Amino acid sequence: MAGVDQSLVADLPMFAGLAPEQVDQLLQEAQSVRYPKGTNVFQQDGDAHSFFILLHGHLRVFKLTPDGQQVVVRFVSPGEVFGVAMAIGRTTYPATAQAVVDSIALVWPSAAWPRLVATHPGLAVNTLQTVGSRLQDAHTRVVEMSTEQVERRIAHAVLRLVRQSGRKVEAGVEIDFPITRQDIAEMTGATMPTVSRVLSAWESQGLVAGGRQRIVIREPHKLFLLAEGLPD
Amino acid sequence: MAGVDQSLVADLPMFAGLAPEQVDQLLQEAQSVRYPKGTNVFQQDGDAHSFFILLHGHLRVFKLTPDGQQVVVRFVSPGEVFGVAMAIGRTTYPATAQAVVDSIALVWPSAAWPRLVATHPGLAVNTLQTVGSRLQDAHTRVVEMSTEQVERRIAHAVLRLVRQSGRKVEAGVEIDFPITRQDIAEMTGATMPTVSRVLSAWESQGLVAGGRQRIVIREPHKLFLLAEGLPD
DNA sequence: CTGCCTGTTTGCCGTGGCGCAACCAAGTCC
DNA sequence: GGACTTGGTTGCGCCACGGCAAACAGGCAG
Repeated sequence: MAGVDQSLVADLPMFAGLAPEQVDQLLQEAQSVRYPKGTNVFQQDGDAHSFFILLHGHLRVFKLTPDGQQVVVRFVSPGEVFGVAMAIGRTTYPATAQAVVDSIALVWPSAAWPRLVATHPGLAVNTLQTVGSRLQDAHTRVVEMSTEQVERRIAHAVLRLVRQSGRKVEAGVEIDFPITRQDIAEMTGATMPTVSRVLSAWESQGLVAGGRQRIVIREPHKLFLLAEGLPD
Repeated sequence: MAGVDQSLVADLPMFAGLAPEQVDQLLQEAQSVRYPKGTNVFQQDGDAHSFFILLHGHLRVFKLTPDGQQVVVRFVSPGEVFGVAMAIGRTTYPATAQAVVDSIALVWPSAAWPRLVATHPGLAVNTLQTVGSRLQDAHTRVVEMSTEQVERRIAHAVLRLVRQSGRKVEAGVEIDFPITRQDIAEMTGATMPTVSRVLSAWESQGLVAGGRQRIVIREPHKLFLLAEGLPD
């Protein structure tokens, strides 16, 4: 509907190898939608009606267990594709995506997916790479949860957040969206009090600086060594 | 090289939606290779020279951590695609695949992948589904490791093995390849002694029956209830 | 300015499951 | 058929974490 500016998205990995006209074609079928902070873009087990590219903001994707516990699957940053349930053969979303700040996304109807990939085979190839790298991440996480204890898991989680959404500030690198200790707990399979204790310990060593829904990493390299289990 | 019989593989999900001639074409580029029990089909961090479809046997895919611990990623059953590192944009294998029994696989050179998907776009779509369902599995595993304690995790792991490779026998369902308690431990993030204790307890309740490298599930439904954390 | 709400800190206690280790059993190799 | 190897069992002590709960602090609304 709305004419979306090519220049915003042409360079995204999703469109790698496609001609500008092809990208235009695809964009013409998309809508740009606003999601205010706190709202859900889609819901676990809900009909997988659409797939998305995040233009602006940040999303928290989580799974809810039968007994009501949440597990954070990942955070979505601008430029990333998400909600590709249909492409991987599902009819419902496997998780919930929630805006942690006001966000904007491009939205395509899932129904269009088969036609789009038929017309632009590169889409399937690019999506395969995306899903593949998420598979890697998930496996990395499984390995970490199997072999590392809490402190190192938390260190790895924080470093991953830095890599993905780190913003340089005077004091170091800051994670550039609001994130709670509870979130970190749900990413690492720890409990909130435990995360709080670990971060407090790091803070007193000058490794990080805290704040309400804020984490600033002052010594990324030291944190890295800690994550790898190396001395000092 | 060797003419592989269509009928063996034509119905695999990997080839869904392809015409028989196309499948023939693909098969002509593949070689059929034997992997004796205990040998590695490919090795973690090794050059991703090939991708595969397992025709016969069973593989154990695992990751090795820097400090030498193994984590089992999955077991491969006949008919499954594996080693698709190249397709997901890697140049090396992220894990090691090892034959747990004498096995046979179809082997394609990775270098052929780009050409094959260009000629048969359905391949990318089908692979996307495969990788997608593995991503789901991995996420399920993360959720389990985050929220469940060992006994339930082991129950889930065993049930997954049953679903994937269960063979009906008089006493119940048997996992139809040799699997050790150590393997189960490496699938669930537990230690071998703990797995042994849990299985012994189940055995004394008549839930399962053991044996060297053997597990027979006598009461799948009761095990399921246990896995879900339901009483009795 | 004053509550209220949400997120954070901290303390204390209980325990699940790990580490270690000794012992045992079933194949298998010569 | 005996020795060796590989996998399984079981006991014991310990400690990292979770559970719970109370107290605390930013930040927003009225």
